[in-house]
Amino acid sequence: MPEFPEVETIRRGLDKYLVGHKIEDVEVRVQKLLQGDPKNIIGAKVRDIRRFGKGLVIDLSNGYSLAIHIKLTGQVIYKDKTISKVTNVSNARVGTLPNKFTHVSFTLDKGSMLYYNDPRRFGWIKIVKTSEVHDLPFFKSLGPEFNALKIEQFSKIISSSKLAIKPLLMDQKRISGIGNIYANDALYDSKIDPKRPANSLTHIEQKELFDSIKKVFAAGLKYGGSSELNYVNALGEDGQYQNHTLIYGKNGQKCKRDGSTIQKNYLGGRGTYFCPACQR
DNA sequence: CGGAGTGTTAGTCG
DNA sequence: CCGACTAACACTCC
Repeated sequence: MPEFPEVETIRRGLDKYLVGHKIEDVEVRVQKLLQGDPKNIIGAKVRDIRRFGKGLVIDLSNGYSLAIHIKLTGQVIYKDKTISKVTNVSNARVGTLPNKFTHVSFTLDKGSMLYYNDPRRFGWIKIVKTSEVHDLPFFKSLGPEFNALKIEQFSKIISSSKLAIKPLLMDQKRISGIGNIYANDALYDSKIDPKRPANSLTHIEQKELFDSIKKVFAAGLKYGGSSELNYVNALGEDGQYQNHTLIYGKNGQKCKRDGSTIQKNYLGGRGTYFCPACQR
């Protein structure tokens, strides 16, 4: 859910609907989810929406920004009374707005609202000066964006660690944007065993994996992200990638390539799906 | 009904 | 510094 395709889908939605709005009021129901002084954003206009790895940054007109991480179950939802499909939202992942998981509400101009929902309350919103966003620990330690990497750089990162390839791909300090769903699917697509030491991959395998990540990211974007759990886009709508995964969640089903039974185990504490026959 | 499991990151410990 | 483990929290699934 909240990996590159999901967060980028939210970013695009906010870019389309939220930019230009003025923040008139902020209501904080769960204090720990919003750090910083809300007074610093009242009256400011939304200027730009940026994404770094799985992090979102809403830049305002007054030199402040909202840095957001939705972790596993956060939702950032824009509601506009002129967009009927949002006001009539019957999506089970959202329900009515605000709801019992709405922990921060932003009142915007023109009758619009922005809601931050988060059942597990793992996410955060930080109000900081735009110039200090990259001093925040999360952004400061973030590795290069996968989409910005050239194959040479990707190869160098892969070959410089003996960590298993799957947890390495998911390490945001080395490469940002890849999470569990797309790591599982990309490794399946490139026929690589998730527990292989990263530095054991051949140049050909590195290139295949590189292309596979691009491929599953593109599919994730095409389907508007994966709504396996709580993820919805900036209008509160489901994504569909969960119905198009290559191997994620297919424990016990047959591998489409060779008919073997897909297995699941745990690697680095994370659910890992693989075909024991064709992933080597 | 109880326990295990859930897509992420941060903090601790060795 | 690196890697392994677990807590943060609330819900769903078996």
